[in-house]
Amino acid sequence: MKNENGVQLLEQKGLKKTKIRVALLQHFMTMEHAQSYNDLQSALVSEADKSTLYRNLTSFEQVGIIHRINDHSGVAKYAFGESPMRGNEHAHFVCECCETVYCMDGLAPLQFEVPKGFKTNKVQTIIKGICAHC
Amino acid sequence: MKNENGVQLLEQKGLKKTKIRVALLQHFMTMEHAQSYNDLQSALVSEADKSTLYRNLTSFEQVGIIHRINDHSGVAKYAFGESPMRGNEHAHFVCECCETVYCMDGLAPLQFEVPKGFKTNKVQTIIKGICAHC
DNA sequence: TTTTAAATGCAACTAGGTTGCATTTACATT
DNA sequence: AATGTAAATGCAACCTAGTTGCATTTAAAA
Repeated sequence: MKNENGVQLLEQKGLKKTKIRVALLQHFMTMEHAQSYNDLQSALVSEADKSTLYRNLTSFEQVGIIHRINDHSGVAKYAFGESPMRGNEHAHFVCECCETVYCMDGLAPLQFEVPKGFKTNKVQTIIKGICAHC
Repeated sequence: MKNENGVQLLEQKGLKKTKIRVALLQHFMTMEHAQSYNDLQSALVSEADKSTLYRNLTSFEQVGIIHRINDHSGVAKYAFGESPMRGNEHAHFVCECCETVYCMDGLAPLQFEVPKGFKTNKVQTIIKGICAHC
């Protein structure tokens, strides 16, 4: 069965499996780039209300199904997969041409020496440039 | 004369020296942390209109008097000084307690290996944690 | 002093996202 | 299968940050 994985994931995370959630999750599982609200809304066959979609994105993020990315464009983007723990953060590459956002797993370590008295909890890096498709 | 530096800077950048600009610039020169629109509005003695203030921030940024910082809070912040060139970017430290944004000059180099086909133009890093005052 | 391009103030607008509340639905219980 | 109920949905109204069009004012060059 096609949705099997997605449905199982919802169950496992304690989320009710509604039509919208299954469609949304399935979409995330097949897309390899980060998705904005608009991307998602137009990808959903069964249109969801704006508030419903945003609330589901929040739920998915809370249980670690997706992580939210701020690419400095002013619109939040979301990608499949849990938000990484400190030390394992990945950078996000934003193409200045096609606007696509890529998760750059396994990149150089995100280590920074901060001045004494400062304590680092999380490092978020965004790299702007031109992607391989542009 | 007190404003001398600020006034000279405006002149040098080819910007007319209006009351608001002189006050704004002076404020930037004395603040060591990044300032949001609200910070600036309440700091200005001679209140400026919202659009005027935003337009001046844009002008200042364009000529390199200040640089804009996206700290992932949803509100832009601005700090004195030109936006650094590639290779000299500085990270921004955001205190999760007091929300203060610090420019971390002279921190570890911001180098990342990107996959082949990708070309890096700019690296923006934000470090979240607790600052020395909290 | 006059001229004029740039700066300002005002009001209206936009985009992205959130909230309150009535209705509907998933799904556990009987 | 019928029922109860908490959670999910849809709708409308709202919010915040920032932008825009346009009439008025002002810095500063002539």
